[in-house]
Amino acid sequence: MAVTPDVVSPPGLTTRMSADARRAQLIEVGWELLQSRPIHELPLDDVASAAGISRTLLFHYFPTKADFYFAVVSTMGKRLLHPPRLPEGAGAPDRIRSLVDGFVRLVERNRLSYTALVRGAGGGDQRIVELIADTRDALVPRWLDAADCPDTSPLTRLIVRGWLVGMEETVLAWDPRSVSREALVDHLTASFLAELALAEGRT
Amino acid sequence: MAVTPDVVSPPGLTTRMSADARRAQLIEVGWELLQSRPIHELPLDDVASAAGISRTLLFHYFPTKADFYFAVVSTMGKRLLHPPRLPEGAGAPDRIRSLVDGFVRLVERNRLSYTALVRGAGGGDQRIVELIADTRDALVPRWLDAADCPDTSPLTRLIVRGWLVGMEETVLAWDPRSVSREALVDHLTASFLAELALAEGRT
DNA sequence: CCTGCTAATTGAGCATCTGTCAACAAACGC
DNA sequence: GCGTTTGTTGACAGATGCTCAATTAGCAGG
Repeated sequence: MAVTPDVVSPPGLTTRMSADARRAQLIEVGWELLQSRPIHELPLDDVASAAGISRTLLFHYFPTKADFYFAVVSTMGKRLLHPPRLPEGAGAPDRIRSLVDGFVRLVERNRLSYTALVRGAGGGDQRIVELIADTRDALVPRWLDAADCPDTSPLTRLIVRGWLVGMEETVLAWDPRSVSREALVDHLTASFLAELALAEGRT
Repeated sequence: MAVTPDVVSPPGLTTRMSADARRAQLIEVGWELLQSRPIHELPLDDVASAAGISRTLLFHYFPTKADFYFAVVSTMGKRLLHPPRLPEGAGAPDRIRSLVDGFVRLVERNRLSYTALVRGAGGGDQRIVELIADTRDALVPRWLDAADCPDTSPLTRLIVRGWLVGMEETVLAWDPRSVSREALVDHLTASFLAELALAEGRT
């Protein structure tokens, strides 16, 4: 009969939140769910019901699903990859070793989150692919600084970029039962220094 | 009126093909379309109409969209990455250099296809992620053989795996205007040999 | 305390896309 | 020719991204 929707939602169950708090909550809930399944297997209905709201409200805060996904990945990426501070006093090898060690520990503690962020990331989404590329680009000068090589050739920067991706793969594929963490960190440190010397010497 | 669907398809326009030919054609068409857009932006309607058939027929050959996607990626992956044959007579450095050079040329000629296959690949699809992982695993012993290192430690295999992924990233990010191909190939070759020596020496 | 405005929230509906089902028709054997 | 096999199809059902008008909770001012 009624063309107008007759709302029957129990009055006490709807909890009203501020816009910022709601946004933060939704990102949190999305992040929670995204660790166990990739984005294209996560209907927004699930996000909404997990957050205790209607799907429409989700669209109120994030105009499209891609926007929501980007917000989640971007936020959590910043939270996970907060810039590591370099140990000042030590020599270049120690600083590199510290960076390697930090990354290995990061992956050890947040393996699931990290893979969800980097591996499942994108799913073809252009913005997220760019986000990851930018993040990697920003990492290169940081490592070069740590190695006392502020000015470098394009080849060196290219090689370091590839090396970083290789390291990521190595650490993610690493099985602590067959290789100790110390051996891994030692080798990666030596590898980076050797790679850098090779690239710079060739310039 | 008629509950039974009254077919009005023009009799002459439906071209009937053998099952194998149809499968091959569909994979070909899908591959064509997948180079310009990721899988989740490609409706099966488009594939069907591009192939000149109804969407239903596509489901007859591939029970689900994921199956179709896997078939495309798997087929084209085999076609693109047909195992490179090693030059027999030369020494280890020459063989490695040949492998590196082959990969660089492969990417130069098929950059778009390669990125579509490896980068867009997955999109979260479990089977495709595993397919790529398996392909990389299979590559490691091939490169180790070329370097005359058939028996190696777990650390070495792990490092080589990471190095291969790093090389892929390097070549994909490579800009020929700032780094010549010869310099790239030279460096990657030297890098692999240095990395291998480092890993083996440490064992 | 009430009134009215702002903004958070929602149900209903639309469009698109995946996957199903029964029916039709083109080739092939007898 | 006739029946069987199977390539092929239109129509329908279910799920999901997204839109819109309506409803209501909170808050400021009288």
